[in-house]
Amino acid sequence: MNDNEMLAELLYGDISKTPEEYETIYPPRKLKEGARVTRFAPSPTGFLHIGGLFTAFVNKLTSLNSGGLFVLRIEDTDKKREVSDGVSQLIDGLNAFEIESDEGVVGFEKETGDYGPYHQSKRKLIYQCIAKNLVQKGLAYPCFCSAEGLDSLRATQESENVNKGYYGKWAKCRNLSFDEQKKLISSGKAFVLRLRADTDESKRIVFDDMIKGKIEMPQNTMDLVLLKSDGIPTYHFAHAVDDHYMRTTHVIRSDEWIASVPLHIALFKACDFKAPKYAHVSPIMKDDEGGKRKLSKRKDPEAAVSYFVENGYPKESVMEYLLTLINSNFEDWRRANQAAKQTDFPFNLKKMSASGALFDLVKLNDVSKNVISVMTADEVYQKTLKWAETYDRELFDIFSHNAEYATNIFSIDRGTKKPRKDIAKWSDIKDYVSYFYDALNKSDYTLPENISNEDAAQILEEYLKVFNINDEKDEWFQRIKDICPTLGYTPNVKEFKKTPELFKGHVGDVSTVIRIAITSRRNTPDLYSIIRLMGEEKTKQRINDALSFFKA
RNA sequence: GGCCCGGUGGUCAAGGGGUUUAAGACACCGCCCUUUCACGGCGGUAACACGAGUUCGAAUCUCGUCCGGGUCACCA
Repeated sequence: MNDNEMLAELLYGDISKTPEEYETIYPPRKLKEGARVTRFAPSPTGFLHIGGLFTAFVNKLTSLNSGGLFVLRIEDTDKKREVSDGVSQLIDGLNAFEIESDEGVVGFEKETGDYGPYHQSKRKLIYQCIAKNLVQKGLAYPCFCSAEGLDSLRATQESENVNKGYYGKWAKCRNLSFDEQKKLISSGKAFVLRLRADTDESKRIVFDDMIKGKIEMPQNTMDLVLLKSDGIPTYHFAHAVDDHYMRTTHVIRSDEWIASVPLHIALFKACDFKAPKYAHVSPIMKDDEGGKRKLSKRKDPEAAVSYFVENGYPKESVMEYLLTLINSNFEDWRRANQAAKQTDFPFNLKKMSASGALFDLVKLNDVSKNVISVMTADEVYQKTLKWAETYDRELFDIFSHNAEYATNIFSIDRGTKKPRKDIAKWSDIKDYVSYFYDALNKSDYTLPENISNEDAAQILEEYLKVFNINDEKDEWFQRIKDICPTLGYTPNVKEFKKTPELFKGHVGDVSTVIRIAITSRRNTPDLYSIIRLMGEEKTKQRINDALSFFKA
C-alpha cells in the first residue's frame, strides 16, 4: 500500500463497495437512441420559486420530447437551510402545475425507480465510496483548516491582491505527509475532504452549452470541498456522483451554475465519469426601476409559485405563459394548434433565449384570459369552486349553493367564436359575478353626467310598465326602443349623432340606466342574458330599489 | 477586482452579411363594429447600446468601450 491507499483506508476503511460495483448496481439505462434523461434537483427550503418551476418545466419538456425520463432528486445536504415540510411543499408546488416526475421522489418520503435513493441525505455511502477512490488515486485529501484559518487566508489574499481561495501554494493541507495526516486524524481533528486540483492556471476548458453556445473558461484550480466535515457532500460532488449514477444525460439548470462548470468537468474527469451535456437557463428577471434583477423571494410575491395558486391562476395559464418565454415560436405554434396539449409543443433547447426575460404579469393575464375564455362554463364553475374552497369561503358558500345559477353566469357569451375575455384568474370572479347575488351586490347608482336622477326615475317607471320576462331578445330590446320617444330619447343612435340637440339622449342612455339599476354598473355582458338569468322577481326588485333611490 | 454570460420598440422576441422602408405577440393610442363593456376587424406610435474596423454592402462578422446579469462558501 502506498501513502494514498493507506490514507484512504484510514479515512474510509469501513466502505466496502467499489465504484465498479456501483456501476453494476446503476447500469446504463436501456432507452431508445436519443432519449434524454433530465432531472430537477431542488433543495427543500420550503419555497418553490417561479424560476424553479420554469427550470423544472424545461427539464420535463426535454425528457418528454425525446422519449426520455424526468427524475426528481432532493438535494437535502444542507441541514441549516432545510425546512421541515420543504419536500412536501416542493412536490405540491410542482404537482399543482402538473410537473410530475417519472422517477425519484414522488411524495413525502416516497420514491420510485432503480437508481435511488433520491434523497442525497441517504446516499452518504455512495459519496464516500467515490471519495475513498479519489483519495486512493491521490486526487483528494483531507483538510484540517478551521473556519478561522480560512478567514485569515482570505484576508491575506485580499491584502496581497491575489485570487481568493484554497488552491496551489495557499492550500496548506495539500502537502501534509501521511504521518502528519495520520496524527491529526487519530487525534480526532475535524476535517473536510478537498479535491486536489490541477494547478496550471493557463489551461482552459471548453464546453458546449446547449443554450448559451460554446463557452471557454480557465480550468478549475481550486481545491474545493467535496465532503463537508460531517461527511455530507457539497453540491458539486453530489452533482457528479448522482448525475453519473442516475445516468442523467442532460443537466439543465439555472445559469448561476455556469461558473462552476470547470469544477464539475474536473470532478467528472477525476472520477472517471463521462460528463453530461449542459444547458444553463437564464433566470426570470424583474424590472426594478429600469434595471433588471432576479425575481426575489423577499421583494416579489410573484416569485413564489404559491402566489399563482393563491390568486387562482389556472395551471394551464401559468404554463402557457412560461412556454412563451421558453421558446419564442410557441405563440405561433399555439395559433396553429389551438387545441393541442402544451406538452406536445415541439420544444427545442437550442431555441431558448440566452438572456434573462423580465417577468410580465400583464402578459400572463392576457394569456390566462385566453385560456379561460375557451373553457366551458362548467369548467370555469368547477375550477372556481375548487379554488374558492380554500381561498374564498364566502364565494365558495355562495357558489356551492346553486351550481346551475353560477354556471349560467359563465355561459353568457361563452362557447361562441368570440368569447368574452374578462377573467384572468379565479380571484377576479367574485367581483365579476357580484351583482348576480344580493349578498355580494353593492348598490351603486352613479349615473353618467348627462342623465339626471329625475330622468333615470322616469326611464325606470316607463320600463317597468313594458317589462316582460318572457320576451325574446329582439322583442326585449324593441320595447326599450319603444319607450324612448315618450321619454325624449331617440331609439336611433345615428340620428342622435346627427342632431343631438333634438334629444335628451339615445337608446344607449336608456339601456344604461336600466343596466345601472339592475347591476349597479355601467359595463356588463349582455343585459338581456343577465335579466333572463336573474329572473322576473329579482329584476323587478332591483329596478324598484333603484327607482326609490332616484326619487329620493 | 478576476472570470464568464448577455445587450433589437415599454415587455417577450423573429432575424445569423444583400429578400428588411427590421416580423409577430403583449401593452398603449386611433378608427370601425356596437344599447354598455368585452370580443372581433383595421390602422398607428415605438427598436438594432456606442465607437472603430472587415466588406461593394453590417442588426447580422471582428475588436474596443459602455451598460446589465452571474460567480468567486464546509449554500444550493
